[in-house]
Amino acid sequence: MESAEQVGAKPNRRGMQSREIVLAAAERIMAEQGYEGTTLNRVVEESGIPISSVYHYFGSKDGLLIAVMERGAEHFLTQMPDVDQLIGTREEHLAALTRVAAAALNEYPDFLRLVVVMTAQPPVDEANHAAEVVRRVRSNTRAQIRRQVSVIFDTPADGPIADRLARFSLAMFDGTFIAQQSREDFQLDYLVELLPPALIGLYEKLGE
Amino acid sequence: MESAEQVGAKPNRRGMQSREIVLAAAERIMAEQGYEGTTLNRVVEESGIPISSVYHYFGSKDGLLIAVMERGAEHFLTQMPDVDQLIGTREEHLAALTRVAAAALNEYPDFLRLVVVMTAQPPVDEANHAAEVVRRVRSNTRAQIRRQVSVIFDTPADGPIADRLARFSLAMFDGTFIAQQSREDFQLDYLVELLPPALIGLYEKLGE
DNA sequence: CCACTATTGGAGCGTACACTACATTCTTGA
DNA sequence: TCAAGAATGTAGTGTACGCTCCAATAGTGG
Repeated sequence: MESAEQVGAKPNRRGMQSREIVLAAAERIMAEQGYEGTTLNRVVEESGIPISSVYHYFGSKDGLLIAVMERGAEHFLTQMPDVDQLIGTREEHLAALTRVAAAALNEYPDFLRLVVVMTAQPPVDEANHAAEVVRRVRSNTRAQIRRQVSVIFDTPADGPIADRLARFSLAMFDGTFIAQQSREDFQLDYLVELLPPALIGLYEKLGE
Repeated sequence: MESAEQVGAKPNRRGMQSREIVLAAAERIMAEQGYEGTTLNRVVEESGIPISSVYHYFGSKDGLLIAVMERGAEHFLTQMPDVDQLIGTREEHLAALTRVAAAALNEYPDFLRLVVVMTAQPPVDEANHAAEVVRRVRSNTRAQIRRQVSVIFDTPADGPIADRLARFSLAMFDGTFIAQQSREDFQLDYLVELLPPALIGLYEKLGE
């Protein structure tokens, strides 16, 4: 597919707008239907941008997915909270952190749902760059959670306790998205309410 | 599509075998690739059963999905543990329960992964019976978890505490499947290790 | 304003998909 | 053993998909 972004291409104003519109539509549809379930026809319908432009910008459906992932990853990763000392009690700090994370999730729900959906069901095509981006996002997120955990619980970031608490937290985030997607009215509120006490309880038991 | 199972059809021995082979293959493929990502061609390849037989039995791709879901639901739901009194300490009981559940998951991993995948990404086609089966399985599972929680923590099964603990547990199961699918080596072992203490910690905080 | 090119419109291509029709073979109950 | 009908083999069909080509148009820098 020898990707879109050819060197000499300087998008003009209309182009930039169209690109964004397509990316937003694709992100939403892919988060709902997954990669295989997303058709370019639907992207064209919902974005109102012609198919020739989609190929002009992204070169292929795979290229579109990659662009969606990269844009989302950039937006999301650069705004994840990263505090380096304990603020208030553990519970307070955890609650604040979870609230901040939940707010971030509310800001980019489509991208994060897409990450979960893509993780649950990677595209059939083997050699794809998008799966790599997914892995990167998840791996970065887990590392960041480990760091936060290490600050809050005063335990080495690369130790087994931080590792377990981070994996546990990430699994809870994933599970919450699944529950949201299935309209079981398990909202992010539950996450904010339940994750901090669970982590503290878990830490106390693990410490023994 | 006026489903497969036409009235006068009494499958013979070979037919029964073929049906099972197709169902097993379809379950596996759909759990990996999702509904949209699954092609009947692949099902035929992996099962070795001709396409005409697949249509003979199931009538359509949708019918095949429904059959997969119903078979899995029957197998799984009838063997979920259902204990009605506390055995040992809370932690012991919880650990035993989680171990039993994990064993069940190991016995039917494809079906349960399929439930998660189908929940994360329902098929595009609206009026489908399969989504209903998915909801039923999840709803039953949650109710069963609520019952177990009510026994262990001596709290009303329809109360807010049992509800929260059940939702939390289900989210953890979902998250664990996602992590497994993504080969992040978050295995079921982690679930067995982490879920019981987390629930106990959570209960203690919620009780306040 | 002009020249250049990014962007769009439109028409189409090959393919893989779900699905069908139907003749042939296999299985089974009597 | 021999029909009846379940199961399979084969050869398709229509369609929606991802994708291409290229001429027409709109936007921008000089």
